[in-house]
Amino acid sequence: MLINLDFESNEPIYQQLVHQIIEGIARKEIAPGEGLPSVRSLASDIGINLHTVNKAYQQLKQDGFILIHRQKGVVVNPDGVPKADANYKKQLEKNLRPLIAESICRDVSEEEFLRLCSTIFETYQGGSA
Amino acid sequence: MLINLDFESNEPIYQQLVHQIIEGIARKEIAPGEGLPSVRSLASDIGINLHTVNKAYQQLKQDGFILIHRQKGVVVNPDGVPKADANYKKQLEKNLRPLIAESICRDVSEEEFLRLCSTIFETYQGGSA
Amino acid sequence: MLINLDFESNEPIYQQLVHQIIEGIARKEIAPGEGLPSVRSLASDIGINLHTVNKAYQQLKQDGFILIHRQKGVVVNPDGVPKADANYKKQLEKNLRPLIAESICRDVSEEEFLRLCSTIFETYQGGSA
Amino acid sequence: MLINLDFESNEPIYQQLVHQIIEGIARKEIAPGEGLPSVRSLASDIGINLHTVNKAYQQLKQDGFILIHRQKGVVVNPDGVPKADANYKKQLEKNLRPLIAESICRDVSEEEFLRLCSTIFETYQGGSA
DNA sequence: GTGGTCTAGACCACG
DNA sequence: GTGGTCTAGACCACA
Repeated sequence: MLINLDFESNEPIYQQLVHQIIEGIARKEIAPGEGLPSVRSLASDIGINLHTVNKAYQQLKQDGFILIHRQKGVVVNPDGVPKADANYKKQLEKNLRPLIAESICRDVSEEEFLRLCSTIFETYQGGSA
Repeated sequence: MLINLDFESNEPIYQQLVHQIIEGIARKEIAPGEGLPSVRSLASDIGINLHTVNKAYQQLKQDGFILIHRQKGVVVNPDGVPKADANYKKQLEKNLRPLIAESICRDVSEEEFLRLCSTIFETYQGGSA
Repeated sequence: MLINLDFESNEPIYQQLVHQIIEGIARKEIAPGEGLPSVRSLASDIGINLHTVNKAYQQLKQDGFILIHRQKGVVVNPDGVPKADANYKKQLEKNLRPLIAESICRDVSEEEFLRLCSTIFETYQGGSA
Repeated sequence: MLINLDFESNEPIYQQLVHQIIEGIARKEIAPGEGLPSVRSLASDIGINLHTVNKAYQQLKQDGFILIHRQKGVVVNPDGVPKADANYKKQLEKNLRPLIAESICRDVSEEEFLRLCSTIFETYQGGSA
């Protein structure tokens, strides 16, 4: 799995890492139960600080995406990721809302917006087909 | 128009302000050409520093949402906001992608996701109907 | 002579006025000795504040472009504008320098820059031919 | 690279800073990809507030002159500055026009004006020759 | 009264 | 250590 970081982005590196790993899971490039590189090796592979990788892993663990075993190392949660709960959906709406508001102001139609979402969905589901 | 800030959020206050004003424009609560409160009055209304309001206004100006008119003060761009260009859509996709990836991991179906988007769209377009 | 102000510009209105009048003189639309509208009438014509017009006139007087007679009103300096002195040229260079520096950074060649200047010169000298 | 500010000038300090840095880039004293001092160190070197430096940096970033790299700090845009587009040229003409108009009024000939521009150009291109 | 600029000092997230 | 954010208070130019 390829990690692609933008060091000039406003998005913190550890956040980009989190997103990239989640995308890898969504794209089924990394299956539940499968192992991830150790903090140390991943950090040196990408050329970033240990702390940064660690922070990403901690957040992924926090959100139930991965488990961190002292011995087995880092693995994708074999039970799968916790399903979306009300809380998650509330958060999702909160994130979506400003994107949609600005899109409306910029004359992006609802159809076009939904079409864009579908296109992105395909990017991931194509991998599972 | 009501401004509702969350001082506990990680999202910077000025960003929240930007979003809220954009939402106000999307909801057509503030019409093009209409005036916005002065930096000082808005700041004291919300109970934040005028520099924070100013930063929000500067960003909105930068993005073409508002103009700073020497006589009328701060006004919503009467020509409307610049339409979505390729750049904006690229940015939009970049913002949408991690939300969709995580939703997939959490077993949110595409239909459900699109339905949520539609619901949010209605929040705004209901105002114009 | 037409005055064309941009109320959304960063350039103060009185400065814009000063520039427009100087351009009028350069374009020979207003000849030396000729009269300019009174502060009051110009202000109401353009729809701006008296003080603003006054400030512009004061600066033009200061720079030797116009004379303000108590009775004859405002007239373009019949002796012509003071020639460029060393001081003016120093100032001119100081204003030109950042424009040229940025142009170089943006890959505007010297020829292109000079050509642009010539084109602008023609705008004025065409009027005298 | 030397920074030379005039605290008596009407030109805001942060603007002067922006210009000086652009001149430094034009003079090739700072090469693309090369680092600039941190906000704090530059501020204390010059003896101004760090916010003032920051404002200058933000504007340079906005205009594509510099990047804020999460690891390398502030660097001159390695891809070079965006070329002059129609918009920039329009702006340039708008800035040049009043300078030329006043020069005409003050009897500066076109040749002399162009010669001055050339002289300034040499100031920068001499560095690359 | 407005926005624009500058200063000063503080806290935080990031790497 | 960095930049990002927020506050507070000041002065000035503009209209």
